[in-house]
Amino acid sequence: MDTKSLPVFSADCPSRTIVDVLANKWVLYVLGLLRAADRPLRFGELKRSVEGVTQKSLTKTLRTLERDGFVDRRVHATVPPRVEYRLTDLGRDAGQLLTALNDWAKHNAPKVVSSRETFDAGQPREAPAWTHRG
Amino acid sequence: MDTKSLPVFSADCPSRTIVDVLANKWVLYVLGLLRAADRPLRFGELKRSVEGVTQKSLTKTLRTLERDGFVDRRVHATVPPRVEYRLTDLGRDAGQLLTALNDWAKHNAPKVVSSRETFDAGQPREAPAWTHRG
DNA sequence: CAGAATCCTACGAGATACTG
DNA sequence: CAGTATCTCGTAGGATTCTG
Repeated sequence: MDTKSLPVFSADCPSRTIVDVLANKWVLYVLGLLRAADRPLRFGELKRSVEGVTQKSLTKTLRTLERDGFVDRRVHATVPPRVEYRLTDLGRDAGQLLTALNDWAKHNAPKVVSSRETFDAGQPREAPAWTHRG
Repeated sequence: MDTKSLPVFSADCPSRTIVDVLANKWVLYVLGLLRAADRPLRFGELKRSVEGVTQKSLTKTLRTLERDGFVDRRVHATVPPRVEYRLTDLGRDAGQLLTALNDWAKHNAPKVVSSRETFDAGQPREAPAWTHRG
C-alpha cells in the first residue's frame, strides 16, 4: 500500500466512512431499534425509546442516517404531523455488519474493559482524584 | 444523564465499546500499519507513515490502544530512547473484525457516498455558497 | 528520539424557547 | 407532533514549545 500520502479521511477509505457513520453517539441504538421493531417508527417513539437523547441530537442522527441512505424518512401531511422512519435496503443490509461487529464485540469487549482496568491500576501517571497536586 | 433502562454507553454494550475504540481519528490507520508491517514499529516510523498526524494525537492514539490492549508498548532504556509498538494477540485478532468491516465497507461505502450526493443535491436547505444572503 | 506541557480554536451536544 | 433557532459549555485536536 502506498503509505506516502494517505486517503485516511477521503471517501476512498471505505472503513473510515463506515466507522464515521457508526461513531455517532446514537446511531447504533437507532439502527438497533428500527431493526428490532421491524416496522416504521415515529419520531416520538424513537425519542421515548432512546432515553437520554435530546430532540436535537435525535433529529441530527436521523438526518445523517437519512443522508447516508440508512433510513427512509416519510412525512405525512396531516395535522398533527406524522413522520415515520424506516430502514432502507442499505440500512437492513447493515444488519450484517452490525451482527459481525456485535459478535466480535461480545467476544472481545470484555478483554478491552479488563485491559483498561489493569492499565489504569498500574499507571496512575495522571494523578487520580485522591492525590492532590498544585 | 439518566440511562435508566438503556446500556447504550455502559461497558455492557460491547458494540459501543468497540466502535468507540475504532472511532478514534487515527486508530484504523495505526492498526492497519502495524498489521501490514508485521513487525514492531517505532514511534517515529508511525509518525512519518501516518501523514498529517501530530505527535500529540499519535501519542494519545497509541496510549489508548495500549490501554485497551490492542498494542504493546516497549521502551528500551537506551539513549536516544527507542520505543516500539507491536500488536497484541487482541490487536491481531482485531484483524478479523477489520476485515469484516472493510469487506462490508468496500461494498457499501460507495452507496453511502452517492446517497450523500443525492441528498445534498436535493436539499439545499442551507443556502449554498452561490446564493447570497444577508 | 519520544514524548509532556501549554495555548488556542472549532465543533459536538445539552438546555431552552419558539413554530407550522 | 416534529421539528428549528440560539446560547452556552466541555472537550477533541492542531500548533507550538520544552525536556530526559
